[in-house]
Amino acid sequence: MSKNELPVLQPAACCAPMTREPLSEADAKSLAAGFKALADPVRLRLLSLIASLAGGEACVCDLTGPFDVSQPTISHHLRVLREAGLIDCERRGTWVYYWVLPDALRRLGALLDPGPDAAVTATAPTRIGATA
Amino acid sequence: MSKNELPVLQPAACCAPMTREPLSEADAKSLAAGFKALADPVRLRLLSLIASLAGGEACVCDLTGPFDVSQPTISHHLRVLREAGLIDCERRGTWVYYWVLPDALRRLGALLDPGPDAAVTATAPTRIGATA
DNA sequence: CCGCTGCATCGGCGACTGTCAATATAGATG
DNA sequence: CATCTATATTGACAGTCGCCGATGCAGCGG
Repeated sequence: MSKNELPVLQPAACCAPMTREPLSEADAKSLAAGFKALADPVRLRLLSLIASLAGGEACVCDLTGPFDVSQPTISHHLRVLREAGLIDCERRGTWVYYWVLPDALRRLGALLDPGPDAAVTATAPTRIGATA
Repeated sequence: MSKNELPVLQPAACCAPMTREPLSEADAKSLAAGFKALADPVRLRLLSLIASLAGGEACVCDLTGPFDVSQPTISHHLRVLREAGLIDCERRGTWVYYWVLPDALRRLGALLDPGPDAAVTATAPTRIGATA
């Protein structure tokens, strides 16, 4: 969070599973930013906690409890998730509520789909035994 | 690659979309390691390049060309992907071939599935207009 | 108007990451 | 064995990340 301030809300990068055709350099950069936001245990738990709460939203005060980190750190992680376009928030009086943006999750998840060709490249292409 | 040497090949962490119930601390840690391996443009392109080649595998010599980084850097990224359980490799004579492990990709992708409840928590829970 | 509470921002610190040049290793070939 | 090619490892450096304490700011209640 020192130089990479730009909102990572790029268009969409792409949609087809990346196992179909090589990613462009630009798409890879945009998508990597999305995965980077997911690449932290606290953020992952925050995301799942917000999504699984009734109503699909959570007050920050509900999110600081379950974690061993300080409130500024939670606020920081929420900011990262928000700048990655994975969540959004709104102030309601004293409290601020966060919710997940499912489309962003879906977009990243769809990219990881290896397709129905599970048997072809299952473990090893044409190899005989196991490897390293 | 200085202290985090342990192979991130944890069991499986979990399977259900993380939007259903809060992730445990251990699951979040394991899964974050997986996403961390995806959180780099070069690794993302490597992965998609390997997967999209005929036969689903690629020689390292096929992978160093399309990138602006040095050969040791490619080798480093391949190692990260391999230690994250996303790819595997085998030496065949002079060359080393890599291929994607689709189950690992599927596991991470399935986690991001926000479920069929696309309408319920589509954009905002019960809000009126847009926000920040 | 004043203090209180909920949340965000700032500044700094230690740890980790991506990168390269240099070097090491493995297999092929002469 | 000498040597060449393909790939991995090492060591170093700059940049980034996650974390905290301190501080700022916005609503609410007296």
